[in-house]
Amino acid sequence: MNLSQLAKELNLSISSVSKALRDSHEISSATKKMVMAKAKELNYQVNPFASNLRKQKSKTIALVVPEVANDFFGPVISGMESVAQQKGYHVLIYLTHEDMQKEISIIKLLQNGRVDGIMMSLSAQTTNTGHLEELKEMPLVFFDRVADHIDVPKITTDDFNSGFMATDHLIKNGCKRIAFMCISQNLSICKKRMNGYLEALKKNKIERENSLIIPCIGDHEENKDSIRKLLKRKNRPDGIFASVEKLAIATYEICEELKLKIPQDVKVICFSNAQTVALLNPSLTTITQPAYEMGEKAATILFKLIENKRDPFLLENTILDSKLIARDSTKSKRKKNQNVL
Amino acid sequence: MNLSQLAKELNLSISSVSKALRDSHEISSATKKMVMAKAKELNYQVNPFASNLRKQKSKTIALVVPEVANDFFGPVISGMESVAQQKGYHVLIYLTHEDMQKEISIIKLLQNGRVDGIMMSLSAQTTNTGHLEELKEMPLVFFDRVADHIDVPKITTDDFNSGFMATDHLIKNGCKRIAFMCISQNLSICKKRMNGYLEALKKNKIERENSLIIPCIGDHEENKDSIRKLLKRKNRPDGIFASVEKLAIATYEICEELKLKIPQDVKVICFSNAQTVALLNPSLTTITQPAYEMGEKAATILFKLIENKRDPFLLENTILDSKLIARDSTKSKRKKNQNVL
DNA sequence: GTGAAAGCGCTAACAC
DNA sequence: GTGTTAGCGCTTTCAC
Repeated sequence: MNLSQLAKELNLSISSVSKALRDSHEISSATKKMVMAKAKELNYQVNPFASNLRKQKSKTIALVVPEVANDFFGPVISGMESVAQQKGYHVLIYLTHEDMQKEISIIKLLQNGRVDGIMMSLSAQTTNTGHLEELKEMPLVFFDRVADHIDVPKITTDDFNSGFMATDHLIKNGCKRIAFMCISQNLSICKKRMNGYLEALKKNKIERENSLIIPCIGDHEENKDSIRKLLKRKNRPDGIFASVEKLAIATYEICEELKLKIPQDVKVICFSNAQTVALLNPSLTTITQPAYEMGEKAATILFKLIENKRDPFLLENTILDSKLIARDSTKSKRKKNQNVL
Repeated sequence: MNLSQLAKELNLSISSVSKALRDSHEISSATKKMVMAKAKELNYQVNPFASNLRKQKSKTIALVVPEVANDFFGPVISGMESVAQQKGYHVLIYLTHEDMQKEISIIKLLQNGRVDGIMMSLSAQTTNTGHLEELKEMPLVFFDRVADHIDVPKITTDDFNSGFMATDHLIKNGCKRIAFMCISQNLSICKKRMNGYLEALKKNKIERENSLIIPCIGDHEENKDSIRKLLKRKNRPDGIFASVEKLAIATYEICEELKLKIPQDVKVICFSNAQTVALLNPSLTTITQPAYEMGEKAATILFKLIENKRDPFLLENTILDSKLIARDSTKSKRKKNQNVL
């Protein structure tokens, strides 16, 4: 069923039908009604490709993320999709699996007009952003894992401050030697969290110790190895600040293996959005990001960008607040635990 | 940059260039080489809409899921996307948010040729599948939450057997009064799990008690209310079989609130793919589905269906095995715990 | 081996 | 208020 058949059924011209369907003011309301009714009856739907081709836009956006089997990106996607659905946009999803080459080829794929805009979070292995700088005309929004030097809207949480808060919380609960574990050397988000960590050490007059900054960029077993080595050192840390949930899980596993007690022997804090953290043994102190809201916000800004590329106001970064939720994994002996700091 | 500009640059006709780019045997290898080189140089990419319009297919599939903030659908998506990427397909993602009306309008949206096929898992509130039965010509694959009576390929785990195993495991560990909690009255997956539960009761000569079959179809707080009421009964159950993770979490929360000990007072088993279940307090006995593989399988079958609609062999259902992983939440006093049943 | 031309289904400028 | 028509960029049949 296409326009021409529909027009024939109605004894109207194709263009009149087309206009009627799009509620053009050129068409009398009587014919509009007629056309709408017939279209419904015959279950007519516009052909998106013909329409996209003609209009040179697609009503489709791309979402490019490192992975989705994860408690952060899940709600982000949910937030984005809600906004897109409401705006009548379609969402194409692409996973980089943390691989820069995949990221590059996905971005290449998106340069032919298939989408009107892109929302993305960088892969942990992306060392070089030439592929993104080439996206000159394409509306682009970064969220969470951003490329700082690319001048597009960015939706993040305050990672420096979160890093600071987390570290300060460990120190306040008695930690003297705190390890920082991150999943990438490249991501600005990791650098910022680390800078917050370093700043908190400095403020508390604790000397930085490079051997306590542990890159965990491998698979789960490799990361566990790194953590095992760390916790077997004579001079092992008494606090661990993990930048992602899977590293906290690995830490719990190694502590069990080495018979180290959390929080007595080691305290643990971690970025996480998992629902189960409060039920862990012991319950895990977390910094929780407003994932759903980040998704909503990123999509909202992207649509503004698509609809009005020239609004310089849009280029301002959006920084949302994360929450530190203190639980048992960082509890000190002397001090009663607070619930939300 | 389009075909006609590229052709001009090369002093060739549009059609020759088009053929050369698609490696047609009509074109000499010399010109092919030339064309390819120039296309690369000028970064030519085919316009997908023109191409789709002309070829009447889209190289795009739709994924329709209830939600994504969840440890099951995350890996499923990951599996699907891997296969799609490899086959050069694009994936549109749509969330029904468990709402039948949304599901219906999404499915309507997909009937205009935008996608070549659909993979879907039903919303919990879908009571009626007319919208899906209308998809006559559209390749369709169900996974996990399937509509039994619609004759398309289905990828599931053995839900009856899983329900049986879970219940039998509770009984073997000493439970006499087992509650079954599910998220929907409509989903066949819930019915099958329940039938497995009932069969295990029967086999063990335990009488069915309808007041122990608890629909948990509300939000988290409503579900907690139902569970609270259940566990406050004089004659409270000594075992709980939850069909999704969030219900087990709710159960843990209520047990803590009511000072009931797991597994001493109540044993808990649950379907879950979360990474954290082993670290819960106590560690949670789960039935774990092969989520990533289900995604891969569903996508693989959908592509076969798209490429060859007439292969009756494809209509066979695929049933993958779930694993029962026994942990502390179902441990009996007398009996040493097994690890994988 | 190469090119001309029709047409996928739609939109929008223009004519009446 | 309605109709005619020229493309959007591509693929493919057919002619040479």
